[in-house]
Amino acid sequence: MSKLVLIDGHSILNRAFYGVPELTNSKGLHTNAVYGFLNIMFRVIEDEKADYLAVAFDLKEPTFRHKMFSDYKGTRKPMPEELHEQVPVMKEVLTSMGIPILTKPGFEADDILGTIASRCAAKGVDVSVVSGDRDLLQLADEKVKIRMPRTSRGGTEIRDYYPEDVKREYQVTPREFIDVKALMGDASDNIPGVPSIGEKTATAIITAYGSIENAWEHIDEIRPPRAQKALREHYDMAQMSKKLATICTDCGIEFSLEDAAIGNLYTPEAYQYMKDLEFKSILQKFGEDAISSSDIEKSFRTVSELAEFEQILKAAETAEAVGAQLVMENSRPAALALCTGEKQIYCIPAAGFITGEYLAGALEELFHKVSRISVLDLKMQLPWLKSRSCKIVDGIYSLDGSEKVLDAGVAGYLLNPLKDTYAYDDLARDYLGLTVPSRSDLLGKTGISEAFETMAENARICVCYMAYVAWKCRDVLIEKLEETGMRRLFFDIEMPVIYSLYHMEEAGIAVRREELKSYGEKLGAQIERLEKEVFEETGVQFNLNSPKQLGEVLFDKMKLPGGKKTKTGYSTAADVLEKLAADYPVVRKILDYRQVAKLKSTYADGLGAFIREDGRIHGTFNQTITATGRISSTEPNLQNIPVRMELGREIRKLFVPREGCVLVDADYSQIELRVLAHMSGDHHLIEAYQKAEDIHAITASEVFHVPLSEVTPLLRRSAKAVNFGIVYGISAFGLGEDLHISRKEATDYINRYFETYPEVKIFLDRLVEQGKEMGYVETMFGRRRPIPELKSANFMQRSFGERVAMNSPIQGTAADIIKIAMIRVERRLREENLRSRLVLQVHDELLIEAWEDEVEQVKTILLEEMKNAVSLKVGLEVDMKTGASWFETK
DNA sequence: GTTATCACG
DNA sequence: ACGTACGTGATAACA
Repeated sequence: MSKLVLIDGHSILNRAFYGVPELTNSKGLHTNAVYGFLNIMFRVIEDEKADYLAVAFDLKEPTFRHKMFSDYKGTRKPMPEELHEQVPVMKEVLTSMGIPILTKPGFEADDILGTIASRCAAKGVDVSVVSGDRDLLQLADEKVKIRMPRTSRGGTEIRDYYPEDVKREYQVTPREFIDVKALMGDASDNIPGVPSIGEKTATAIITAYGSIENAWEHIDEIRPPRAQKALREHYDMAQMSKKLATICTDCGIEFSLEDAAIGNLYTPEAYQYMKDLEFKSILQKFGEDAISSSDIEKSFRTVSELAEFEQILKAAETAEAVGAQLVMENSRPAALALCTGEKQIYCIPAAGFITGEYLAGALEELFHKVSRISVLDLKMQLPWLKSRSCKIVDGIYSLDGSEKVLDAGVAGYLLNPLKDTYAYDDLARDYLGLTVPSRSDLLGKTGISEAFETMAENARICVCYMAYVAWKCRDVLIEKLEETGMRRLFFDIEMPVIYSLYHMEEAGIAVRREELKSYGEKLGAQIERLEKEVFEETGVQFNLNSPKQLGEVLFDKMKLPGGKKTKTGYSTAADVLEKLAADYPVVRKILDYRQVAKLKSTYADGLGAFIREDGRIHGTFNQTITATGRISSTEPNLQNIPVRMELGREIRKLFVPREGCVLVDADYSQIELRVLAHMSGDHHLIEAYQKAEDIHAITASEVFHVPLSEVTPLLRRSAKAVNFGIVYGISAFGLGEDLHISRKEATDYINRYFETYPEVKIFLDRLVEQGKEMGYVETMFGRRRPIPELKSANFMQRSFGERVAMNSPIQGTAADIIKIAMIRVERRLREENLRSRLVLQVHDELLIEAWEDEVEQVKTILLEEMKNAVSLKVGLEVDMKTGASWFETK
């Protein structure tokens, strides 16, 4: 016998909301109701061994039953915001699991449940209706069980109601239950009922007479007299109430049982939701469901015979596509994993005749011979491939639109740049619907190289998965890139840029170790001096690095004005202290201390630890971190080396070229504003930028209606802030804060800007609109940024989404442009047989270590490739400088 | 592990 | 009435 479970969506969500303690994910989204709902749902499915499942929701409009009466007015309390924001999330989660959501305009969820329950019961299906609403009890029937979850301490208990259970508890049958309710009324449901008849009397009357109509027939017999009188006077009200209380069982909703068949609930999409919502316990269910991983592992083979390896290589050469993964141990290749088919997955450890170098060479040859090869984290593997020849690292396969090499992680990043990892297990879940053990499941915290010694078996399984997943994902990734219009972006920009990033990491940048050390010592002395002075002036010794202690000293002990700000205590951020610095000299010293302490810890000491034997810092450039398409830099971060303040800027004197070289620095001038001018197509702005030397000054001149020559520094500063505001996704509050002016004045500035450049406004509005409609925005080159926040019911999150919608296409397009420039600059350097190398990228800036005899050629290349990376409606301007240190190039 | 702060574009 | 500028990463404190 088949079994259908119907859930009353809002009712259960509501139950869960009040039953589960407050719960939010790390993004601040409330999640308790969704969590509770899912737990109840999973439990019911399991209990019932359900074959079919559907969830009914109310729509917002007044429903048919209520509209019959013109004086309809909602008396239900409005849903709290914390619950409201979970409703769309809940629906998305259900959709991701393939569970149908039933709604019908003009009807309540009750009516849908009633209709489907009676329809299916008539066809012989066993139905369970899950709701927290007692009104549903009228639907109970031999084939229809009503299940009401109750949260009691220690968990959720579910009470079941068949007709006899209703009778036992309420002394009436399910049908009679309607009449009881009609008589007693229900304020929350706007059922008026009969005045002065409550639950007791109503039940007594219906138990005796079975229905309101029959009670009317025997009106003279009704006791107590008070009830008789009430019913006489309000019989029409009772009849109307009955109509209101009766759940419709033929609302005409379209429903096919087959659509509600429970398939695989544990889909990749659902998995992602559970991860985003941070439901650890529910995620476990997904794991348990995936026993399939052991089947895959059966196909993993470890190869130790040279002859067999060579056979595999031979076969790989003619394979349609190859998945490959090379792993290292002590800077030598330790193992190679190859996948050439569903059952052809091999791990070849370096041992005996098969040396690490041999493995790397074999893989390199494969790169040359095969037509398609997919890997995970290509940049990581390039050092080993480079040992024999430079062809691969030069990126020959990724130029001219070749689609030979694919990095699955980078492809995954383009398809959803918001994730935090693109490891093989994530890709398997997202694109293959497979749940496979993650690296940490297999190896714990052990590094992969170490793992090859201590837990060889699992290490081999791990690398086999990498090769397998890279191979298996390839087609679906390309298909999705094609669908989303990002295929060219991927193969023409993202893949080639991997090589550029690798080259920069490999090149590194020379930093003067000794001078950096002395600089640090100099700062150390200053820190001691400032610390001593601050302690003297405050009269207390405390940890100056602790914002908590500092806040207490300043605001509690010394009673400085400027109270609380953060939830943990006082804010001691620079902008707060800056306001006090003029009146309290000690605050100035604290600010100085902060600056110096930062420079010492993060830069002097921090950077020093990264200088290698070769006197250079080889940082890491990450390609799959940012939401907008920018590159990020870690270990150390070479993209935030001080420049704005004089003292910090000194550090750049220690970033130097190698002997015989100079540094050539080229940066785009106001690239984001130029991108804005181009993308918005604003005629006036384009015209302004075409002639402009100083973009902020010309903005000031046009927005504030003064001749260019009369633009004061203050005016220019305001215009500059407005320009930033536009790029960040304008808000009057933010602009006001930045310029220390009122919100009203800020609004005025913004309005003036939009009056001057009306097409910019149209453009930004269109971006927000597109974001809301499509769920994402995109750059000139089609790079997408999903913006889930735009759907949020929470004002703050939604506003954030709107700013993101305005900013991402601009920041992202600028990121695309510099990536193109990097690739082309690199290619030119190699094509023209130069030894000069790109060493840093800082978002709109490229730094080249150029041999003295190549400087002019390098400058030409930088200028040409950066300016011509893309043709915009306004020219791209590049500022370039040469120097014996990074300091001198500014 | 999270929070506050501050360095950069 | 809400409570913000966009994108990052490193450090020290504190829980």
